[in-house]
Amino acid sequence: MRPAPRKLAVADPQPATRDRLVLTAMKLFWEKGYGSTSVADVLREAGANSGSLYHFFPGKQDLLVAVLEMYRDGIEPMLLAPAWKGVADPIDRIFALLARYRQGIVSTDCVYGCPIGSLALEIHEPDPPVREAMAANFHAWVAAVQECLEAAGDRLPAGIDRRGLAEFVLTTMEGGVMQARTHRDVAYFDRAVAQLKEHFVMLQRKTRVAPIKSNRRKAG
Amino acid sequence: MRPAPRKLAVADPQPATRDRLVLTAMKLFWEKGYGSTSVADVLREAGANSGSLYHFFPGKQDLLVAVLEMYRDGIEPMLLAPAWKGVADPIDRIFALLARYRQGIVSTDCVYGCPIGSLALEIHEPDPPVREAMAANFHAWVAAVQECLEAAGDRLPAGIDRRGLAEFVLTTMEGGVMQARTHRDVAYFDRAVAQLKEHFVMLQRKTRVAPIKSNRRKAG
DNA sequence: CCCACACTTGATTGATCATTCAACCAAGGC
DNA sequence: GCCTTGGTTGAATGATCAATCAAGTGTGGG
Repeated sequence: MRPAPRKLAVADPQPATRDRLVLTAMKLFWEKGYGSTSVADVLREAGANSGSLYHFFPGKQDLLVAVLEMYRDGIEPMLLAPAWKGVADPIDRIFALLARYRQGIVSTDCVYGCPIGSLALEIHEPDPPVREAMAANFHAWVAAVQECLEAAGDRLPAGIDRRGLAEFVLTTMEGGVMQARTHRDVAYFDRAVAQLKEHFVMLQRKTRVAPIKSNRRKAG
Repeated sequence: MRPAPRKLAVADPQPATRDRLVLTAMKLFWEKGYGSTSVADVLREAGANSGSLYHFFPGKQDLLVAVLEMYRDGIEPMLLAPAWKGVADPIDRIFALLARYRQGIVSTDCVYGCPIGSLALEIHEPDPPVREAMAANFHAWVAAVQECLEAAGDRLPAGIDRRGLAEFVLTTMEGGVMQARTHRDVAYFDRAVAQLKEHFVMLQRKTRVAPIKSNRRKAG
């Protein structure tokens, strides 16, 4: 399924051509989108020739699939690991993950878009492998969040739909990013996350069996 | 600000060229995206010549702005009015609106994308007028939902951030649509809406000062 | 030494892109 | 009758697009 391992050669001075192409494409697809990135753009920035690209990939869409696979493989080491460094509590981890996206938004002056989400909405007629690769990314992301929810154990109501809730975290992230980007204002993301936070607070409160004195704090 | 009214001529046999162009562009941008729709596509489908298009619009982006303005003007009559026909309760109206999007998803075999959301993520370097027109669409949508929330009065907690909650409804819709589309499965949208429903149920429960017998109806 | 194979080179193809333009048409005002 | 104005026509332009391909290069195996 995956391409054969890179021979048994010692580490090249610079990354092998195939990797440079994928890395460059990843960057450009994120910055300019898939459709607005020409093969020539990738070639120039990667310092390669068209023949090399078409030696490794049958076409542009296959390059995209490779990019999506690299994203998927990077979720754990590049996204979750740094976001969760020093954060043990499973529910805190969820909001630490969202905080990570917040960083992305502010550090790009609110132009940030989730690379997967943007591609998912940009590409209207994806090859099946492309669509599956995007779905695999969402699935891996959601699965990680779902593990947090499982780890939260009985702090959440017993019969709750943990898969649905994990997807809802993704929903919040994607919707919040979209609005922050469109309005060029992080506050839209922050308000979405605040709503999700409130959702979690209420869910955790709900686990109490007996009605307790309503300990209401200001919301917002 | 808006283009001058269509002369004082009697109704043309077919819509005036400008309108045909905008309508066709609206359809094609939605079906194939902005970048993948060529000016020639619009021309062919609208039955017009390039000179006509460039007589009315300086360029493709300006055509897009006209499309976005038409969406914005259509939110009330084309989206809200039919969705809310026969639905009086303000909170029910919110879920009636979401049900409308659900229709869109199933009737397009889960290829549906919110036209505004898709454009918002597809276009990476929009002219300022384009970005503003997209933001105006989101704003009008959120404002309508927010009115429902205001109308819900004290059924929601007093100090609640109604604007944030209205935006959260949009967040849920956009995130749910994105996932349903990517996985080609409405269930992702349904689960997102179910989570939002639960959020509203908990919010409403929260307003009760004293614990009352919970008159719970099934959510979904 | 030579072959086979993996990879590279870069010019080239033909399609398609957004946009331009000069010529043209029809109706209203004078 | 003529001019202006608003709209139309469609060929032409030059850029850029994804993809191709024949000719190369370097390396490792025999």
